[in-house]
Amino acid sequence: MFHRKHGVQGMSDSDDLFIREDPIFVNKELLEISHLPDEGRIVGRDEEIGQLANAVNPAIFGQSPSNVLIYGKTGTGKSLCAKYVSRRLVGTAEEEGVDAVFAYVDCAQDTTETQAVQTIASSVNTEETEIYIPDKGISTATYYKRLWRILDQEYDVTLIILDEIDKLEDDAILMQLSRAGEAGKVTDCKIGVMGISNKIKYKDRMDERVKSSLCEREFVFPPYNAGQLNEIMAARNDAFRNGVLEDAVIPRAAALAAREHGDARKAIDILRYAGEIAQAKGAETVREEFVVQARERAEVDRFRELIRGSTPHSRYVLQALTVLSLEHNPEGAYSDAADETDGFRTTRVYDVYEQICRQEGADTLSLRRVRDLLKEHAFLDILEQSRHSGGSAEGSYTEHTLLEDPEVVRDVLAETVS
DNA sequence: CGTCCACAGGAACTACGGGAAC
DNA sequence: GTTCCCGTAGTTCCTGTGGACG
Repeated sequence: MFHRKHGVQGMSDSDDLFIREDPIFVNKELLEISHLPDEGRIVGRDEEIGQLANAVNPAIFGQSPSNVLIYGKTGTGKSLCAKYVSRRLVGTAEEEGVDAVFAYVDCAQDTTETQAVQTIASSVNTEETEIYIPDKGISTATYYKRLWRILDQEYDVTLIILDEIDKLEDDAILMQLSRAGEAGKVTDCKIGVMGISNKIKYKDRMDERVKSSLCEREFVFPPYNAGQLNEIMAARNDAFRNGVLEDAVIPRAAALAAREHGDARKAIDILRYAGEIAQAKGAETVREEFVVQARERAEVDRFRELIRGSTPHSRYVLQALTVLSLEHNPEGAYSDAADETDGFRTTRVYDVYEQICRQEGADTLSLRRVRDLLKEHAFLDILEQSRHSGGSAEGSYTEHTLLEDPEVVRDVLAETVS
């Protein structure tokens, strides 16, 4: 911290460029996504937490915890509860004289087996082991070897949380983890895995052997209802200065979020944005009307985050589909396309994509590659793919439908291209 | 009925960057 | 310094699919 007194010397208060005292927020961290609420702030998940705790309970005696698979839509508190239970477990185990740790892996970040093992190993590593876990540069097998050694040396039991497990490119790591004990790789440490997925279908594409070992216990987290969302936000209202939040704000935000799949994260985002909008407008209170604008902004932000870091060509492909969507279905033309699914087949998207590449002066990628890019977007729920058969002279083909609002996509793409 | 069209998607391969280990 | 290994972004080649058409 620097001495602000020095910096503003000789200036009158009205000249200040920056606001010194936030008129809206007092503790904004409460509204950050990464913020982990403490006990008593987790709403409406008592039962789930109890069951989860029950599944991993043996760990506090140094015995094998059950492996768990948690399903639920985004923002239903899956990661939150998993972390919470794990943290409590480690604490309780310690009281029992058992060395326990948990490692949290966000598989959306670490999509390959190697990266995931690396994250686990480096997060459970301690100074005492004198084992070095480099960021990259060594083989997957080496990471495993070092991980096993750390676990054997330091711990009696380990809990590994694999969040967004469906983003993992294959289940090799699950195989390794579930068989580590049997194969004699690890002798002194029990391993438990908590898998978290928001795709129910995930289980179907799992290897049969992995499935039987990983899915000892399964839980489904239901979406929050409006009442619970209300409570969740109310529990965080001390992020705001006293009396700044108008009464209708939280119920309104809760209602909006409840309608959109009961996503608590979105609800909190909306609340934060509403506050920021109030701030930007210099309003003294957060008014209900800001909530609607906040939702809009949350939407745009989420999408921007989604395509952040994507390659130019990946964007061109998206742009192509957006152009098609816009010209085919301009401004709320609702009735004229009632019989069509307003999806566009791959080759059509590819044609437009080629045009865009010409405009941008870029070489075009192969059709094969574009198919993969489209598939990647589908995976991120930016668009939806559907298989069809029939037509003029075809067997099967795929149609792509933009799930996001085309105008939002267009605007975000336009702003980031430059 | 066979063939062909126009697409889907798997597999193998290339090229390049970057770090670790020996 | 050389050899290994991984990640990313692509390409090329190939096999499959299923209705239309001669």
